[in-house]
Amino acid sequence: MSDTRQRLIEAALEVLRERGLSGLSARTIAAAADANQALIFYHFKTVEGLIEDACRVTVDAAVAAHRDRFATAETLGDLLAVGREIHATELAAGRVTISAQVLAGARSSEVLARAGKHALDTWIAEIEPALARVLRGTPIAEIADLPGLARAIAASFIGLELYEAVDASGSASALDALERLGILADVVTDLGPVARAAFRRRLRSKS
Amino acid sequence: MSDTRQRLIEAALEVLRERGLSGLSARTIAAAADANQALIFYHFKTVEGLIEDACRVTVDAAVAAHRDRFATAETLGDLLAVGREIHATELAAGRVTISAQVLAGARSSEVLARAGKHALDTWIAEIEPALARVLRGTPIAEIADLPGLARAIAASFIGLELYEAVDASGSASALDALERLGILADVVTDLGPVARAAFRRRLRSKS
DNA sequence: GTCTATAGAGGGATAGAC
DNA sequence: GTCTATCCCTCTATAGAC
Repeated sequence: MSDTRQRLIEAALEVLRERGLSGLSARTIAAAADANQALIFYHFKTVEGLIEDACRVTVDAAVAAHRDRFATAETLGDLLAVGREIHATELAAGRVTISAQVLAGARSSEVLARAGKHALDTWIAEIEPALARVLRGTPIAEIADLPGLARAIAASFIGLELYEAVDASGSASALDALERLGILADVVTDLGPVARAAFRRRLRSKS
Repeated sequence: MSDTRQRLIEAALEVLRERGLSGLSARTIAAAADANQALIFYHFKTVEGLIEDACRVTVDAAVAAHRDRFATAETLGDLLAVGREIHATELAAGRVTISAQVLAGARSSEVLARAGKHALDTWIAEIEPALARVLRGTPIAEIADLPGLARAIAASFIGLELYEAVDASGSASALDALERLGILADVVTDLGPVARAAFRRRLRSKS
């Protein structure tokens, strides 16, 4: 992979992070990469082609980098801690912003829709088995729809990222609240046999 | 309020819904409103000014229209049913899309950031007291951070909307999963005294 | 692979007639 | 309030020299 190509990808991500999709153009990317504008079209055919490639590269690399951490989680408490850690890393690196911006552009571009779907699908493919593993044998696994839950979690982080951009303190308190709710789920997975039986009975009568 | 002004607002919302933020311009709005382009600047000074006004008007109207339904919810189960209903209405009307697009534009425009924040704040102001009312006296209220939880819910719906645009069936399964998780929360709020005491003890030892 | 130059479309915004 | 006409800018993308 040529050096310029790599620099253009990094520049595209940088602009997307800092100025959003509407601040992104062949000109702004080329300026950030300190490269000639025409090279974008030489290397990627179109600006959207560059965004798609850049999005794919970062998401794949980010998920691969966290794969080992996901695998260490054995309980729901572990997984919540891992999730918190990964979220902090990804947010600080601005990679959630990139996914959010690409997803927002999905309405006007099939290419961006494909890239945004790939980003979410890639994360979901990690979250879902981890969730299944830590919930196996708990009362939550009996009622929860795990594939759907993994999807809800991935999508929610995108929403929280957009919220963060307009209200950082509100977004922080939302994350704290989810963390505390995780403690509650942890309690349910960890009930003693008597309480657990009562819980199960209630659950059956409801669903 | 002049007729043209009103038509421009509706046209702006229509374009935002159907073509997203990047498909929005003075020209596309004017075409959709069947009005002269220059009138946008006469009535709203700038295109962003129009978007801000349009966003404010819809969000305020939508929240006001649902206020009575929120007030009817007395239990968590009620509130979940109301939430599901409101979400379906808002999604079908395309109003969640509008908020999502405006929020995505927040990174490149202070005006859009203000409008997006207003949209979320307005919804949160309805969700938070309703949540507090239905959870009063339940074990969940002891552990949950209600203001943060209300914020997390509002933000998550934005994320789910963006997900919906790229994967409708995935998004549907995510919503189903959250609904099922709501049943679980409902069970916790509704435990008998013995199970409840056991649950409380567990909760204290964790937090 | 990299550059300059430019075509050609579309963007925001304004001046000024009516 | 509404219209036409227009300025000037930025955009994607390509042609063609090096």
